[in-house]
Amino acid sequence: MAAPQRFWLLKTEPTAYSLDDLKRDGRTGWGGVRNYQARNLLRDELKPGDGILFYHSNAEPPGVAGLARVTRGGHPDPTAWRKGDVHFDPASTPTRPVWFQVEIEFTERFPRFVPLEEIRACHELQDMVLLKRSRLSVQPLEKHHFDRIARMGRRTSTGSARPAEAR
DNA sequence: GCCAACGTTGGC
DNA sequence: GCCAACGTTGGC
Repeated sequence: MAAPQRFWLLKTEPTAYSLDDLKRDGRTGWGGVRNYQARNLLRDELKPGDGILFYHSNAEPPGVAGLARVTRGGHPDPTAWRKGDVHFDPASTPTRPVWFQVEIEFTERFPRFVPLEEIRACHELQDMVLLKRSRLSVQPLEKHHFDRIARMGRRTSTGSARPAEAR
């Protein structure tokens, strides 16, 4: 597969759906997002091959558990028209969908979970959306954010132990 | 179209 | 469980 073109952070509560669940499933539809800004990103911006930081929110501790990638771009979120589903929204229909999802697949589980605290402490990562508008559940990332956190998760560098002048 | 009230997110 | 941040709703 071609190298990822763009990079995203997707948030999930691991009690609802964790990276281990994605590893087990292989692929999943990333649906149930009910925020317009996040919806617009899912619908218009995420493309097959894009890289994903898989973030566990409301977890102890919160942080990035590993990587995934987009396998299918924006398409209607079927959970919106499933009656009884917690994400059911009568305003969305198959002919006029309101909510969108993408399909993602498991890439890797970091040997070392990267806690939010460590991201906060890293000078290179201060401009991440995560640290500025933390509530958005689909966030754009710079490539250097993605690469940096992947390195942290793979232990080749801890960030905080690296001399500041080396940056 | 303003903005107060309200609901949700999510770190702590 | 608390509560700050912030997105959404709805009266005007």
